[in-house]
Amino acid sequence: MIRLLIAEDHQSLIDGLLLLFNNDQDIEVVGTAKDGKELLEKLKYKKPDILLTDISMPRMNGVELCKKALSVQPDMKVIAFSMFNDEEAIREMIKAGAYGYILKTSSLQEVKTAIIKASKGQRYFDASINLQEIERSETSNNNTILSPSESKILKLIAQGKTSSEIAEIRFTAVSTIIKHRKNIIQKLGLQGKGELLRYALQKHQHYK
Amino acid sequence: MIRLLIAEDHQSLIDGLLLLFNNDQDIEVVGTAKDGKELLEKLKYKKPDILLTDISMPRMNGVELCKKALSVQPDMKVIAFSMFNDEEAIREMIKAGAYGYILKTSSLQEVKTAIIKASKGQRYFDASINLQEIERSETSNNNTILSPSESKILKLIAQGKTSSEIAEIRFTAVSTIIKHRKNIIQKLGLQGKGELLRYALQKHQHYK
DNA sequence: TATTAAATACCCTATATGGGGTATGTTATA
DNA sequence: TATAACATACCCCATATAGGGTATTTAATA
Repeated sequence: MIRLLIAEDHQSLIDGLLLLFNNDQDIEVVGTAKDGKELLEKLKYKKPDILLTDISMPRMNGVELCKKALSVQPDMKVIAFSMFNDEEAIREMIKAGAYGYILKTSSLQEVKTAIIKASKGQRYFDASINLQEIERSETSNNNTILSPSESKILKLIAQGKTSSEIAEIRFTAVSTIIKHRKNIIQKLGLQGKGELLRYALQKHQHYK
Repeated sequence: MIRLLIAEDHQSLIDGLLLLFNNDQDIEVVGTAKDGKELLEKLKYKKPDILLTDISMPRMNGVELCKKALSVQPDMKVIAFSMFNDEEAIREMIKAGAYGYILKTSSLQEVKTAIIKASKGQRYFDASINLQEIERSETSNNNTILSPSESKILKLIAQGKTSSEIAEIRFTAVSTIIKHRKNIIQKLGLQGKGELLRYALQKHQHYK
C-alpha cells in the first residue's frame, strides 16, 4: 500500500480524492491538511511514501512545504498538484525537490497514475509541461540575474508600491530605488515602466 | 431526480463530483463542461434543474455563463462554486442571477446541500459570506460610481498598462486618459498612483 | 592585493502623471 | 427645454520616474 498525504486548501478537492482512494487496493490516504503548516505537523507521526501538495495555500505554500517536508523525510516523493501551468512555479517546485507536477485540469485518473509512477521511482509531469524547455530556460535565462535587492524591489513593484513607498520600506533613499528600477529594466531588456510592472505582476501574481 | 450540469475547468474536481453523485438517489449529473462556451452548447439539449459553475474559466467565465444560461433557461438555478471569497465576485454573480455561492474550500457534502436546497427554492451561501454586508456595500458603496470609461481604464491599469498605452487602445488622447485617472482617484478618494494601482489590482486580479 | 558585484546616492534632462483647473459636444433625463 | 453626467482635450505647475551618467563603500573572490 502506498501511504499518501495530501495538502490542499480546497476541501472539496480533498473529498474527491478521498472518494477516489476509498477502498483502493494500491493507495491509502493516511492524512490530509488544509495548509503547509498543518501538514508538517501530521508528517511527524505519519510515515507517507508520497506527498501530494497544492502550491497555493494559506500560511505555508507548497514550495516551502516541499522543502521542509523533504528535510524531515528525504525518502518521500513529493508531487505538486497545482492550477498553475507556470514555468516559474514548476521551476521552483522542482528546485524545492518535487518529484512530479500535475495540473488540476487533469483527471483524477491522472493523479492516481502520477502517484503510482512516483512510488515506483518514475517521475511524472503533466503532458502539457515541457521539461526540457524549463531546464533550458533555467540555465540560459535571465531569471536569476537579478540581485537580491532588485528581486525584493521587483516584488514590491508587483504589489503596486511606488518608489517612495519602497524606499520607506527598505529604509533607503528614493534615488536608490529609482536607480534599482532602472537597473532592473536594463538587465531584463524591458521598455519603460509599463513593461516593468507587467513583468513584476506576471512573476509575482501567483502563489507567492 | 435533480438534473445537474457542471461547468468547471479543473477536471480533477469534476471527477470528484462525479464520484460523489454516482449512484446518488437525489442528484444526477447530466453533463459537464470545461468552460462556459462548452456548457452553453450542452445546455441546448440537456434540461438541467441546477447549474453548478466555477467563476474563473477559460473562454467564458462564470458570470457571463450565468447570464447567458439563465436567458436560455430562466427556471434553472445557478450555484456559483468558486475559490474566491471576494465581495466583488459574489456581487457580480448575484447580479448575474446566481441562486447560491459556495467556496471550493467547502466539503463536497456542503456542495450537495447547496444543490438540494436550491432545488427546493432555498438560496444557499457559504457560511463565511455575509450577504447583508454585501448588499449594504452594494447600495452605499463607491463601487458603481465609476463611469463606463473609467471602469474600462481601471481594468487596463490593473493590467499594467501606461496612460499612453491605454490611449492607443481606446483611440483617444493621452491627456484624456490622464484626466480619467485623476477623476478615478478623486471619486474613490485614493492617494496617488500607488493606491490607484493597488485598488485596480485588488479589483481585477481575480476572475476577469 | 586587484577585481568584481552589489548597494548606496547623487548628477542632468525628458517624459509621465498628480492635483488643480477650464471648455466643448453628446446623451440621457427631469 | 433645462439640467446633469459623460467623454473628450486641453491649461498650469509640481512630483515621479526613465534614460543616461558618476561616485563611494562594502563584501566576495580571483
